Amino acid sequence: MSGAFAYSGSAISAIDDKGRLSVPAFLRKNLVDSSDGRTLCLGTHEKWDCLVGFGLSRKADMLTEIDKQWEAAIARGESFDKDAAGARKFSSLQDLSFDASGRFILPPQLREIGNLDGNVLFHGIGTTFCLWNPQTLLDTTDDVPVDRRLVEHHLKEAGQKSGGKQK
Amino acid sequence: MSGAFAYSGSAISAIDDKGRLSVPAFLRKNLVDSSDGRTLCLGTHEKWDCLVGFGLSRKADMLTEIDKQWEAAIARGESFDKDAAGARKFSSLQDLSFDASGRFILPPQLREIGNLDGNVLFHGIGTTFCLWNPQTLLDTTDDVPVDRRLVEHHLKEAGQKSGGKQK
DNA sequence: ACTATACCCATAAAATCCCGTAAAATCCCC
DNA sequence: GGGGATTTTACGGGATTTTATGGGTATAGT
Repeated sequence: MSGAFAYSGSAISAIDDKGRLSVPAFLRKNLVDSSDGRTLCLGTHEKWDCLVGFGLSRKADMLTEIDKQWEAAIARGESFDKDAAGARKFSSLQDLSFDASGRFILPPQLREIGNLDGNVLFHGIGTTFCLWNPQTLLDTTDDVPVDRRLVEHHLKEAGQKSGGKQK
Repeated sequence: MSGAFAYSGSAISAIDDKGRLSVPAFLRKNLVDSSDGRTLCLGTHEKWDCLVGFGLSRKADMLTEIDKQWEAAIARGESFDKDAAGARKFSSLQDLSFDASGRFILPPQLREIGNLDGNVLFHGIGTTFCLWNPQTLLDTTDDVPVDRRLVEHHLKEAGQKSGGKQK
């Protein structure tokens, strides 16, 4: 059972001038265990306006899930489009490696799609974690079950640190 | 289950004047592991208007998949034409070798069928990856579940690099 | 000889690694 | 439980390595 990893908690991290971002320490431990090494898989979220991250092993899990669906379908004589399922899951996913201090470079495409700029809010949601622009998360009309008070708290704290110097 | 190889992520690569194309680095690693050497299997996609690529070892997996379909059909008392399935999967496949810097020559017939011209969008969908003409992908009415925002971003980036010099 | 292909080198840009520092968290001893 | 010492963390800034891509040269097939 690879997936005994539960991501939880939240924190804010800042993108530096080189486009680097460091994974908060409390997520890092799980991440290292679930990849073998320091790899972070990052992609766009299917529904929400944010990015999703997790360790390598989850990718393997996703492959076997698709395989099981396919086998179940053909056993029933139905058809199952593996490529469509794979495209949905894998096409936006990038394997990024982070250094010993937990930093990785955020690819510009993902940065743009995730609306990330300056401060990034990481927050664990179980098997994965999300990367939000804190303001986007506060403003979203989607049903994202998150305690806004927490987000506001993080935002206030980060604000006074960098003086709102959203580069 | 050989497939510990999950292709994911997307990138654009340009066909040069000699018809060469380089496999993006993040796909190359898997490719080298799954072939033993620098071999790329490339063919046309069964349903979509693009090409598919993968490493050598996937060919064996495809055989066993056909076998499974056959068994499932028999179990339901239906017939299954293995030769037709094989033809569909294998007849367009070519084994190409790429050099140390990841470049291979795109055979003209595949180039034509894939509508490839100038910039090629690679994108991993799990067990395989696809090669699209980015514009074709954006315009397609087929249900290809990819994040269009990513495609648009890549296209924009490639456009300003080569100045739209679609040779 | 002409063409197509494989192989080699060059270069600019990008990613990766490594080191230093300062703030924050943790520990520890009284 | 307070206060200083040690460790961890966040982040800036280079230096090295990898990658993408242009272009040249040799080799083989017709």
